[in-house]
Amino acid sequence: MLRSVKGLKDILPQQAMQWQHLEAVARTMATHYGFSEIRIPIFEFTELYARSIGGTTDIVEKEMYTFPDRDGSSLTLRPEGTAGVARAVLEHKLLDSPTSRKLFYLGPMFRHERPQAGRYRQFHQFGVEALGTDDPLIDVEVITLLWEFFLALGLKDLTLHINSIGTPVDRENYILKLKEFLTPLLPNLCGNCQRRYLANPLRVLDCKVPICQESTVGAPHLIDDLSETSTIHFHAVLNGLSALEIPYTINHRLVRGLDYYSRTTFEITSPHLGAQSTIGAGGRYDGLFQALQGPATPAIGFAVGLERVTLLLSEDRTSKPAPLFFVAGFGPRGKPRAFRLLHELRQAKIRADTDHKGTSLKALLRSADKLGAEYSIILGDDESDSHTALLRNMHTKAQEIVKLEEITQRIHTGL
RNA sequence: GUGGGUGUAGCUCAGUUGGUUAGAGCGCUGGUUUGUGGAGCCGGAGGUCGCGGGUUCGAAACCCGUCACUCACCCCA
Repeated sequence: MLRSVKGLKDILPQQAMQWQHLEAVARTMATHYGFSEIRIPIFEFTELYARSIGGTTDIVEKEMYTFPDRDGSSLTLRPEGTAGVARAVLEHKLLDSPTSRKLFYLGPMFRHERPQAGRYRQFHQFGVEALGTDDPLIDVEVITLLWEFFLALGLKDLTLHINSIGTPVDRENYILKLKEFLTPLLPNLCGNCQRRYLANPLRVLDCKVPICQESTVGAPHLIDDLSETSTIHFHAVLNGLSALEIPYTINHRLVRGLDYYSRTTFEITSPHLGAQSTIGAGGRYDGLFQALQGPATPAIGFAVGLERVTLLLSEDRTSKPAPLFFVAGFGPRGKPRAFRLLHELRQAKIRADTDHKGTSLKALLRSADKLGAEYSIILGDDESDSHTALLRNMHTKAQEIVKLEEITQRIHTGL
C-alpha cells in the first residue's frame, strides 16, 4: 500500500476541527495586537536561507529540502518563516508602509529531521515579525502576544524563559571569556561540546549532558558582558514584562540556534510534552536585513510549533460546527420533495444533510443518529401531499408538524 | 546521522512451554414484520500474523536480515 512520506502527517477530519480553532485564535490574537497577515511562497531560492539562517547551522547544513529547478537554479522548501518574510518585505518595500511593519504568517515548514514526538518533517508554524524598531516595548508586545496566545488556548504550566545574547560585538568579548573558563574543563566535557568549543562555544551552555551542565554552572554569564545599551535594553524588556505581570525566568543558558538572532531571546516551554518541550520561541534579529543586503532594520519575532500545541490542546476547546438537520425523505413523492427541501435549507445557510442510501424511515433515522444530527426533518408521501414535514428533535424525540414554506423561518427563529 | 522499543482485523489488544480451521472488545454491516434512531438480541463481512530468509514433522511465537512506526540523542518550533 502507498504510504505518506516519512515524518509527514495527515490531518484527519476530527483533528481538522482543532486546527481550525488554533488558526482562528492565532489570526484573531495577532490581528488584535496590530499584526497583518502575510502569505509567502512555500519555497525560495536556496541562497535566501543560506544567507539568513547561517551557513553552519544544522538546518542549512543537513535539514533542508533542496532541489534543482528545471533551469538549474537551486530551490529550497522553507524551513522557517522569517527569512521569507524578510525577503518579501525588502522586495515590496514594505518598510516604507506604516501598516506593514507588524506581520504574521501561518503555514507549513519543512525540515529533514528524524521524526519524534512533536517533531515532523512537515510541520506548521504561526509566527509574527515586528520590524523597524528596537524599542524594548515592542519586545514586550511580541512576547506578551505569544504568552497570551497560549493562555487563550487554555494551555497550562507554561514557563517563559528569557535571555539576552547581546550584539555580535558583545559576544566576541564574551566568547573569549567563556573559552578561557572552559579550557581547563575541556577534558570533562562530552565529545559534542569539545567540538562546540571550537565551532560555537555558546552552544556548550545549552548542552543537555549532565556532566556538561554541572561543569558550566560557574560559567560567566553573557548578560554580565553586554554593552551598556544592550544591558539597558534587556532590563527595559524585563521591566515591561513585570509591569504587565507576565511571569518570566531569566535563563542564562538560553541560546538561539539560528545565526540571525541578537539581544532579546525567549522561549516558552511546557512540561507535558516529551523532549521537544519548546512550543514557541523567538528573539530579536537586528542584523538580518543587512545580511540580505537591505537597510539596517531592527526586528523581533517569534514562531510557534503548532503540532506541539495541538498535543497540549484539550478537546473541549475545539470549535463546534452548527447544528445538523438531517432530511429524511422517503416514498415516491416524499423523497423528491425532500431533496428540494435539502437544497432550500442549505441556501438558507442551515447545515443540512441526508443519506441517499436510506430507503426506509428506520434506516434514515439511524443514519441521522450516526451523523450526529440534532434534528431530523421527516418528509414522506403523506407530508408531501399536505405540504408539511415533521421536525423531530433527536435528543428529546419531540416532533412537530411544520408547513414546508415556513420551515427555514421556523429554524431561524429558534427551536 | 546514532541508540532503544514495538509491528496480529478499520481501532485497542489477547494468543499459554512452538501444535492443527488465529481470537475478543469497539467499530462497520444486515435483520429484529413492513412510517420512527440510540439499547438489547440474532447474523455477516473483514487478517499475505510488516516483509524476506532460516531452524523444525510443524512458526504469529525461536534465529538472522530488512522495512515501517515510535521514543530518545542530536537539533529545534
